Amino acid sequence: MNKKEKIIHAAIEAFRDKGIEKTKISDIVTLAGIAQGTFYLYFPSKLAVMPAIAEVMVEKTIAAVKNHVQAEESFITKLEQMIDAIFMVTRDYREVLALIYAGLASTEYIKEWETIYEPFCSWVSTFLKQAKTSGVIRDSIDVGTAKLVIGLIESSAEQIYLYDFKQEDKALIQKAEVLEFLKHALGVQE
Amino acid sequence: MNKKEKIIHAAIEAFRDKGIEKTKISDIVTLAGIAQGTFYLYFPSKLAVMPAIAEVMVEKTIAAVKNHVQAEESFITKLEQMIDAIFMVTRDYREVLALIYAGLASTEYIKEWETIYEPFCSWVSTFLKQAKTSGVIRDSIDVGTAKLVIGLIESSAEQIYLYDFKQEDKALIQKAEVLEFLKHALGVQE
Amino acid sequence: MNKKEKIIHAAIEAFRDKGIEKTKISDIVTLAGIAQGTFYLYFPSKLAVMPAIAEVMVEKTIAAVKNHVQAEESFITKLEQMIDAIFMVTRDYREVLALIYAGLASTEYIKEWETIYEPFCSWVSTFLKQAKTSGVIRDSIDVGTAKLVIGLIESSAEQIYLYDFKQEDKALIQKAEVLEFLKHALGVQE
Amino acid sequence: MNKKEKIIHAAIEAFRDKGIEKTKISDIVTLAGIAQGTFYLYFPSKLAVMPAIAEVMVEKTIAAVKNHVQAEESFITKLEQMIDAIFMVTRDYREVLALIYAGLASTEYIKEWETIYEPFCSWVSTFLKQAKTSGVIRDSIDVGTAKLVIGLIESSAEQIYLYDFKQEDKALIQKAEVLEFLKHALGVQE
DNA sequence: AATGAATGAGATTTCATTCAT
DNA sequence: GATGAATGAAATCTCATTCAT
Repeated sequence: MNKKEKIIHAAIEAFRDKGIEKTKISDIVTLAGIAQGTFYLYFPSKLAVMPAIAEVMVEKTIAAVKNHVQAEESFITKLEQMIDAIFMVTRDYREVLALIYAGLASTEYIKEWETIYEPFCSWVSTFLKQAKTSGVIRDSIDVGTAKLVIGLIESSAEQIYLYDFKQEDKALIQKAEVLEFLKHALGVQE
Repeated sequence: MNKKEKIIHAAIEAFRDKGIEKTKISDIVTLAGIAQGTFYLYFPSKLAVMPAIAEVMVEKTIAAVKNHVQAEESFITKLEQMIDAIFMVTRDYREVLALIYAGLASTEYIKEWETIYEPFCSWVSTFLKQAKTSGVIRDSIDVGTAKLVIGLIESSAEQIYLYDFKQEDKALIQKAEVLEFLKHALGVQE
Repeated sequence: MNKKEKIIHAAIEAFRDKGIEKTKISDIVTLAGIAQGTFYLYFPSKLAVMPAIAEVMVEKTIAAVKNHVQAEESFITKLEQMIDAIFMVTRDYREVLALIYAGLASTEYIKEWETIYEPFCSWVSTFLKQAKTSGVIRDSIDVGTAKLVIGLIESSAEQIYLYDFKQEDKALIQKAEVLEFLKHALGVQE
Repeated sequence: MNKKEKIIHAAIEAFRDKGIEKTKISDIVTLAGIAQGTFYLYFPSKLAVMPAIAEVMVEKTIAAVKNHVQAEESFITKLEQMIDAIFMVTRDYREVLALIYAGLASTEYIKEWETIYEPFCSWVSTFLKQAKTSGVIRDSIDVGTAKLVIGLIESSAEQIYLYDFKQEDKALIQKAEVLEFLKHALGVQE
């Protein structure tokens, strides 16, 4: 792993542990096992690492979803698996996700967000399109729906895990609700 | 306006302008027109202002929704009006909303969030319950659905306004999509 | 003495001791007996103290000259006394003078220099004008001559003291030469 | 041009642009088009380049003077030509000249200055000696006078160009004054 | 001889917090 | 209660210097 990647991963770890505010550059470089000055060869400031972190997080999300969703299953099962995957990532990286969100929002890096998120939207979009073609979901589904579905699942996961990530019982109920909600929203034919 | 309120509103303005991270106590007191030391008579730290800000924002949201949603209209129209109201608040305070989210997330104040948000969830919950009673929406709707609806609308609004708050044309399309999505999700009988 | 003056005098002392390059803000604040942060309440950087130092140095020069030149003496003696005074200040503050010169030259503060130096030029100008009126020096002397005289004396003093400030014997010769040179240049009638 | 010369010229350029204080080794090597480490093969530090720069500047001055002063002209014309030449060099390199002065002054390299400057003093000295022999200037002129003449002309040129190097009109007046001043100082017989 | 990424000591700078007024 | 100059601990950031290639 090169130094830049080391910094990004160390920053993720540090931010998860103590939050952006309390993370010092020195925490990051210590975790990365590099010298203080080396940080500045790759990033001009702590916040400048954010877009790179966001990218990694989206990659993690896509990987989790791809990993969980099994091609041979029914649409409804795959939907459930996707929900599971997103809840899992949200649980494991809730601080980082919240921080990316605010970290990007408060900087000039925000424009990069759409680009970074695109691969995930694209994947979900294709997933829905296939279901539409198969007649499993309503025909009026269109491109923008993918983003709504992602937003819905992520925000519901955040509602659970933001408060206390030990609430797996509540998570189960919430996941069931989201699934039910989505079934209707997408007009799933069982 | 008393000094405490001045501080809260100055903090909102400062956080909107430069983000939590870059806002100094001195920025807040300058905007509030009070002395540096006076801040500490009301709040122990910068982040301690967050719950108060959150409260103000939830109040603003409830006010906007109540103001837009007209009792005499059909459910579908009222849903549309609610979407409009939430999009409007998100557009006007997108940074603050993101910051509350992350600002609370990164502190011990997070537990207060559920309490603060409760009045809004409650309002939407009642709104849905009435529709359910009237048979306008599907019967399987339950308490948790209110939060999903709120999360869906807010996240879709953020998707638009986080990037560029001038995109009113895109916002129109997104609002229509959310409405359509919700119609199905809630099983609206027209 | 207020804090700003303390900083200026501490900076002069520090610059004399170790030169600009090697003087740290911490050296200045230690000498001034104030806190590190207090420095920044008065000056944005080390170099920003320069114009204030220059002002003090010009004041010192004027004071030295006024102090040495005795009204009742002949013009030639007064000229000699002025040369003595300038040589003395140059000897005692050679590093500071050199540093002001370069310090101002390398910054945006240079425009202030003419203003700062004005009082001294003015004094010498009056001194020469009186001599001209009394017919002690040639009639073709004009306003600009004052600056030439100052430049001549200062540069000759610097030639001596810049190299090694222990060379008082060489200084004596140099002073005699300057006086002789000036006698002719000004067309002194003895 | 070999690497050492590249460094010297790059240093001159960098010092002119940003002053000694703010010039980093990295600025110099970038301008010189060489690697960071290469610098240290030729000079142990930033200030160690100073004597070499001084040498180059004195060479430039001598070259300018020799180039301008025409052997066949009268002494007074040659004096005028010398003033012109020195003003020109001062105008073009005012920052560097100031910096050499302070740069050398603040280091152990100062002792080299007299050696470096010697060729120029020597030239002016010879120039005056010839005039003395020809009886064009007063007989009491001696060796030290050369330095006074140089100092006078240089300081008067700096007075003009240090403030604003566009003031060619003021420079004309100043040059005329210096010439007049020197005529008397040297006791020129026309 | 030449390179330039990496270093880390040490500088600058910040800013939450205090406290005498 | 209100003030704001002063503080100084603790952060950020710089950059001369090294050294493996």
